[in-house]
Amino acid sequence: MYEDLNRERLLLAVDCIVFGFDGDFLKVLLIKRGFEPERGKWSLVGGFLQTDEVLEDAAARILNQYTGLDDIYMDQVATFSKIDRDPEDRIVSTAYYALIDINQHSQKLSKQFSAQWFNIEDFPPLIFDHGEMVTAALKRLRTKAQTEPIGFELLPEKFTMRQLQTLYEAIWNVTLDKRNFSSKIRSFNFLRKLDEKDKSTSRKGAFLFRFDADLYDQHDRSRTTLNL
Amino acid sequence: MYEDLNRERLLLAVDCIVFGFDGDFLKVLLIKRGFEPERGKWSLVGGFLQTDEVLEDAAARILNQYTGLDDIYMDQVATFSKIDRDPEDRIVSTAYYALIDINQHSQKLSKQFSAQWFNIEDFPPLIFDHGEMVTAALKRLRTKAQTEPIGFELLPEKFTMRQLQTLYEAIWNVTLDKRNFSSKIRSFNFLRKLDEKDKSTSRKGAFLFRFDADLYDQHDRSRTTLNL
DNA sequence: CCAAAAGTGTTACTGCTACACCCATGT
DNA sequence: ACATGGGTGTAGCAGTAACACTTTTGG
Repeated sequence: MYEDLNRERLLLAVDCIVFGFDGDFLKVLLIKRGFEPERGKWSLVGGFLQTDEVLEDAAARILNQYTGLDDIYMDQVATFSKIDRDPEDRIVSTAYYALIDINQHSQKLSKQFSAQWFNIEDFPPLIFDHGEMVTAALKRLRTKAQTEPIGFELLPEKFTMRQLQTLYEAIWNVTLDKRNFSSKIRSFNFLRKLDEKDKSTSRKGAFLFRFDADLYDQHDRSRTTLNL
Repeated sequence: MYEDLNRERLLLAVDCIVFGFDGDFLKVLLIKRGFEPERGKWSLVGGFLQTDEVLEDAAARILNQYTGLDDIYMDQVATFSKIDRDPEDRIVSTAYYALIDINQHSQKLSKQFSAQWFNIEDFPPLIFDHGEMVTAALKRLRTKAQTEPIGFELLPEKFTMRQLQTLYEAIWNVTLDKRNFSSKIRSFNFLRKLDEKDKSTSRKGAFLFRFDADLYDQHDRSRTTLNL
């Protein structure tokens, strides 16, 4: 290797694209920055990688700071390095997305950080390159949801077939046929149908399901795409 | 945001997984390290991000240093941050993979850096977390090759149907039926069949094809997977 | 004339898409 | 009794997988 004389020590940030689902729309959590630079503008939640941390831990720590949640599904998206992405310093940032059950997100924390949920198709201009990060994260989520059962991370533990369908419709911005959706999903054999019904949306009530990781592990993984 | 008191300036490295195809196998380029730490062990080619560079430029610069090639397809894989991944310093590294035509790779440079091509299914132990990087890069290549016509980056400009098939067989470690492969590929309408034949592998000679980016751009992208 | 690779088409099957009616229940 | 959402099956279609023989030509 040649000597890298210009090698530079820099700050490595972690920014989190927090996705949630409110029953109708796929949402992203943004905060109104309470500090400079760009105070008062919308931004992703983020922070800096610390000495004793790996990126995944930093992402989890930051997510916890802003949502109070632990043990959340997160996935690395990419690392962004434009020279002037932060005007004050050379900061490279690794983006992670998180999938949370929007109802577990503490209202209190939301107030504390002036956080708000925005529809993924319609969020305000963001500072720096955070808009690109959201776009990249969404793309990754869409792809990932095609091969792995991660949709459940966005729902309560128990959910109806209808909720699940609406979720996937929101993720891919499509409309699906409920008969095809339901038979396809059931053919994967990773849902356990419960005896309970959710009566909040109809008089008849809809059966609740639960994602069952054991069933998923047994299940033959030869069909690689969910192609709902 | 809380004050990040432990925020740390660190070195950001870039490591490149250079893929090549020798006509039979998918290969990865490794160098025998000529410097400490871990002198004499096998390693990916890498370097440090410099002050005036974005990651993509650093990756291209490093690739050029070791192969002499310019204007090469590269794609970010992920950023690796284990605390002691480099025993001497806290170094975080972003991995990129590159797809090159193995025959354009200068033998001279190969000698200079004690570089060698290894079959992707059978490469030696690597320093640090470079083995994980190769695994992650291969996984990404396999996925990407399913939705984008990147295989051509690994072949000479003109290639036979047979070469293309062998390439995809090597990427996915499968065997394909040549009739199905050829009709599927031709149905995508992004190959231009030339009048020339390659007579090096048979008396009859095999027609040469060329990937045509214009045809690809016109072509309806509704079929998102190549599913060869 | 023979060996070796190139080139090509058909059939069965599987999975996807499209589509409509009855059910259960609270008011 | 009716309005509302829940739940289910089938038939046509499209794309995939499996499969074998003829062509070309250098030696």
